[in-house]
Amino acid sequence: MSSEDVQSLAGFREFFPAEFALRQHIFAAWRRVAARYGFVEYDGPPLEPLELYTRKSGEEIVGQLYSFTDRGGREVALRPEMTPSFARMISARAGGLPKPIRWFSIPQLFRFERPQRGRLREHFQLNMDIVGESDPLADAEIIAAALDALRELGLDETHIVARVSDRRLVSAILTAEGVSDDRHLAVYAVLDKADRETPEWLSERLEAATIEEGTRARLLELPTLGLEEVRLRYARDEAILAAADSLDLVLSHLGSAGFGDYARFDAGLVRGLAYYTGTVFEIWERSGDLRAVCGGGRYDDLLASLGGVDLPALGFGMGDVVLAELLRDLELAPDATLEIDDFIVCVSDDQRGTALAVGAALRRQDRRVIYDLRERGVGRQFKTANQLGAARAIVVGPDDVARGVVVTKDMSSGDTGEIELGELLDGPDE
RNA sequence: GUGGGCGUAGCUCAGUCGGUUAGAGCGCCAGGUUGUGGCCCUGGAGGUCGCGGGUUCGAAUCCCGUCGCUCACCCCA
Repeated sequence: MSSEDVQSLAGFREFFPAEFALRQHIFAAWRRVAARYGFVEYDGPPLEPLELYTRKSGEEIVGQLYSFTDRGGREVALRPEMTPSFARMISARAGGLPKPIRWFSIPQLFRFERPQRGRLREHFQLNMDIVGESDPLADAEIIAAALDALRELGLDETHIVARVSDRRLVSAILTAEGVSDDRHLAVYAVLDKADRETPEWLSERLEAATIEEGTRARLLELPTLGLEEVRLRYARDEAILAAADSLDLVLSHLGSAGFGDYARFDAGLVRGLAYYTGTVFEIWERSGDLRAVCGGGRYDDLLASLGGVDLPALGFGMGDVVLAELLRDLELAPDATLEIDDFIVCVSDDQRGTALAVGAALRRQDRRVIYDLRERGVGRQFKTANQLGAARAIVVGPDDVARGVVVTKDMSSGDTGEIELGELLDGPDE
């Protein structure tokens, strides 16, 4: 059986050079931005004990675990998210690290689920987290970093928007509306669909959650309200005002940092993960054709609940699959071809030694150099140089070498010149 | 997990009332000769028509299954 008979697994990608170029383009942008915000990179094991996830992760994630029994009989799982590993690593070192801690990672994550557009069984996800700071300034910082990571790739406020909310605010509003705690999750689920479903459908769902008719109408208005309207409507509720103040600070800081047009309050935003305790946000493409590009929030209780240090924390995850599709759709994906600087034309094998020395010298100058790997006609070599898009051809022929030079030719203008061999081979710069 | 659409050369696709060695464009390779490319000309390689089974004298074309892709649902990273 040849290797071609065995297909790659469903939901797993093969990165041919064009795809790999886009992936590296994205990773490089992420790393540049992370560095600018003072984040240091870490990584954990791709394979973890199954119980790391079954113990504390949500039901949904457990149901999609890519798990199996290893040859030693141990139940293991490919990591579906980074947070548990991150929590363990942070807990091991947090005591000795200055706070706040700023760490980022680009793990490959896995889950066993039906692949579809923007969602595979494997993806890379930028994770950025801040640990040890509860001030709203940290919330603004992490959201700014997320937006910057996208802006670095050419996306601006016309392409993307961050929807920002706060679990405490929405929770306080529900309580003020007389919705008991045990029904909050059901209401969140409905609000989350506010922009995708009809009012009738939403109302029916609220009715099913035993919400009274008058309250239903008021709840369904929430996603359309601005922060000021919320403040006015619930002006006498201390808990709501306090949460609104906090959120206001986050948005205000974002504005000062230059992201005012990128972020807006949206009470309809309710992130799926249950461990968020405060600020939550998602970044969406404006058209809404694709899903969220990024999601995150504050999870002040998670580290302690995982048995680690008791420190406030917040962060986000940004996947590469949807992002890559978005960049391609907007024609922001880079040209995958490697730009060749010099193509060395070796007139005959008699000059081969000189040609190789010239190539080595140019490569020491960090130029991208290619030449034919067998003897071929000069015309053929120029054709190849042109085909490869080389910026310059360097002809190494008997007449030139006898004069102690090589001939250069700019491939786009056709202009020719000469370089002294002696200068090139033992130039002053090396 | 549920339902719909699709699956022919590296790429984009033609090719069905089932009928001789399955085509085009682009790309790739080699020539158009021995010191100069982009155009052009000529030639060539490359497909068990996703895979398996069935119907038929005969299937890329019809039927079933399967795998993959894709869209929607579900749900989320």
